[in-house]
Amino acid sequence: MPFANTEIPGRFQTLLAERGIRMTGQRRAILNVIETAKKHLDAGQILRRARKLDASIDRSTVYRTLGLLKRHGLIDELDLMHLEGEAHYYERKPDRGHIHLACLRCGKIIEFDSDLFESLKAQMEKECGYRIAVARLEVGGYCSKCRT
Amino acid sequence: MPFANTEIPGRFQTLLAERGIRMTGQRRAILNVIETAKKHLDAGQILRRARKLDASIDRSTVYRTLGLLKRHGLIDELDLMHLEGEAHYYERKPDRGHIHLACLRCGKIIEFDSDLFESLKAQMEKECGYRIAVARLEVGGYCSKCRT
DNA sequence: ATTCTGTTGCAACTCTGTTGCAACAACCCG
DNA sequence: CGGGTTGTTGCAACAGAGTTGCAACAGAAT
Ligand SMILES: [Mn+2]
Ligand SMILES: [Mn+2]
Ligand SMILES: [Zn+2]
Ligand SMILES: [Zn+2]
Repeated sequence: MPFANTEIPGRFQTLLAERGIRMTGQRRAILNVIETAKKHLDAGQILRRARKLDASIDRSTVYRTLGLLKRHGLIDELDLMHLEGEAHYYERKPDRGHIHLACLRCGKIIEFDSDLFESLKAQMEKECGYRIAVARLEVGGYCSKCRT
Repeated sequence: MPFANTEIPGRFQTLLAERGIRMTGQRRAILNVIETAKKHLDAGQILRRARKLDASIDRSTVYRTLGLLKRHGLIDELDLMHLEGEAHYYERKPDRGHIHLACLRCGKIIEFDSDLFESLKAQMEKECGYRIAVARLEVGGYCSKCRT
């Protein structure tokens, strides 16, 4: 997310419409916040940003919409090692899964792509007989600047 | 954990003593619960079991002890896809990291070891310049019995 | 035994997320 | 375009997980 400006804005709306999901002003606001985010946001941050577009939006609507997007596989939910508090973070589900590394000292998050990760997912499906819906690899460590 | 009976009981106590950590009755009870657990436990379950050994233990002591063990790298914290509620789960940190697959329908958790996973961690350390302290790979999907 | 210091129980609290319900607004159909 | 159906919303109350300040307490070392 701190990357990928390759997203068509309104993508979520299209995908949800295709599946016959009713579109509302509140949902448009929330989708827009998530689609245009340049970093990982938690539910509280999404709420605050969405309220700038539609001041009446309630917390419960944000959670319900996040639930909807999760069920439809359009977003991923992350812990990011719960570096501050217990909130979960959200991001558009990328075409290709990526890994999150969090620095336990400075909090920097970096994202990482790897063919090895793709192979590993394939191996799990094959050897465990699971059909994978979501795979989260999150790493805590110390970035080059923070190593003691 | 649903496996690994290869642990020396009292291992945690030794490791903490070596690091000059004060040992108390409450801690002994909690460590004992975690060391002998045959499945992943959340803080509430750990509390209930620990109270059978020392009835006066408080919730906050469990959380403080879990924090201690996490800081010392003796346990891992897991989401297990938050299949029921928002609690986190705990297990002894194994010598070799393993992957958790959760079935989104029946809740079955399976654990999986892979050389690919070890290589991937090595690759991340090398390419990202992070020193990895903890790596969590958690997968949600559908087990062979639950596939539609 | 005494002292020092880290630990505990308690109670109150914060924060994240959920739910029942009545009012409301999309969307479909004619 | 209305008008009805049904999914969605705000609200307010709730539930659950985890945290904190503090006074009493208990390890460990002398
Ligand atoms: Mn979590
Ligand atoms: Mn495990
Ligand atoms: Zn750092
Ligand atoms: Zn299953």
